[in-house]
Amino acid sequence: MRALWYFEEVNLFKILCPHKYSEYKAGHEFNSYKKSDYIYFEDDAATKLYLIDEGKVKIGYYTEEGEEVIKAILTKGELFGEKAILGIEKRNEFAQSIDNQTLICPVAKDTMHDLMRDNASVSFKIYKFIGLRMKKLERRLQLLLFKDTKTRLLEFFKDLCEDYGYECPDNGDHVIKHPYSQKDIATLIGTSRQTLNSIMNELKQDNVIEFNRKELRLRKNIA
Amino acid sequence: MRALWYFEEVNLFKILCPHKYSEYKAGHEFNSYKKSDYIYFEDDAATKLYLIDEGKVKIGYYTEEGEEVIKAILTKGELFGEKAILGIEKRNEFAQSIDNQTLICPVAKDTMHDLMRDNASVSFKIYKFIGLRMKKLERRLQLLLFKDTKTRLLEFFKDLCEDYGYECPDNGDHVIKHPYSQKDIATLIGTSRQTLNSIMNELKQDNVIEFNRKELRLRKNIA
DNA sequence: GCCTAAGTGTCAGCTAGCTGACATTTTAAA
DNA sequence: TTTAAAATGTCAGCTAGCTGACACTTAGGC
Repeated sequence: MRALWYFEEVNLFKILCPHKYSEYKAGHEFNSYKKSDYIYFEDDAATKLYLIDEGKVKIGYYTEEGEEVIKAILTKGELFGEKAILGIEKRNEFAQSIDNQTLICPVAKDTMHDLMRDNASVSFKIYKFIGLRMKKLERRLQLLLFKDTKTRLLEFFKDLCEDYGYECPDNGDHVIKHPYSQKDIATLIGTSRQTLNSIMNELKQDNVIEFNRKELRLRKNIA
Repeated sequence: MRALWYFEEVNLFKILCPHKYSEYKAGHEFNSYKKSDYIYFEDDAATKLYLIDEGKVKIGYYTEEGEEVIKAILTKGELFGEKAILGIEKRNEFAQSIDNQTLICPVAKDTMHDLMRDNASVSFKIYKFIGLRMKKLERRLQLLLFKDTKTRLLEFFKDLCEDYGYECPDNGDHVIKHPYSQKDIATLIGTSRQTLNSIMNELKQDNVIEFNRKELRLRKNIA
């Protein structure tokens, strides 16, 4: 998916950050967050969207039982809070910095609407971004409806690979340095931590993947 | 959800159909479909979105095994194929008329983009519509991830109620005349037909719902 | 009006994946 | 450096929900 953007020589951040547009530049600032700082909370008013210039941001929410559920971890160049431009007034998730040096460029939804109206290229990019989000959501839903845990996990790894992966020059493995714990992955693909762990070790056994706490490798033939 | 539109005295169809806009009116026509006619197929180019003026439309796709999977059944006033405006070029589902007198107003995605640029109210409505779609998708995903089949079914019924329900004047039950078979519902909520059937009969037993092939009733206290 | 296909109801196995319980390893805060 | 908390690994039950099989009912095309 991301490959598409590169193909079109587009980077969301470059295109969208209002610093690029002189008329919006004045008074526009980057925000800086330390580890564990919240960018917004559940139920906050959704007035802005955000671009990550540096660092990592965790998106998630809490269940009725107070348990944290992770929705995604985003990094440099990625955009979040975009539902603000879709007329959704309240956050139903929180956004939290998980790096000590997170730099974020906020864009008011009205500014964004103006940008989109005035600039067909911007609006096209945003449409496309939202279309992609939707497509991914639908795909996840279908996996959950029809595929077993192992398949879902493999699909998740392929997605991770597109976002974080690079090819190991030595042997063609795909190396993925990602920020997700096994618990995170388990909730993302809809299984228990224990089941996830045993499947991962089974896949390691079968030489399909290799992993430790820092990185994940998909063996050459796969993905 | 739908209540929101009414509250704002907005009807998607009224707002969006290009017949309302003189400059787009010329040459614009309604299409008529008989039962089982396809409006579009999987893999067709996605160049238009559609508004239903009359009749019912089934949205779905086929699995690798050739089995039909239903995504939704839409009726008068509802919009589909909207992913065309989000820069998605190919349909990944089909749309098929299931009434003998289905009338549909097609809108080219470029026309829609023009409309949206020229008219803030239209673009706002479309944004909101897409935001709602996304919210619903996310909610479905969460139900699937964390709730058991019975809960998912009850939630599905509540949604149905918002779309098709009206209050029975006699006893306050919510009466829902919907077009879904048990098989459809089962795949929509991610369970087997058999399990669904037994849960429905259990709920009937417990006097939570009442149903036959034509309609569904949610007893007063519920939903 | 008949007949076939689709929809509905029910049951007896079976199994993927959950739960709880515990050990070990790693991380990061004090 | 110490130590508590988080992350990972493993296992033995257990159960929600799946599968296949079959009977019955209804709808709609001919």
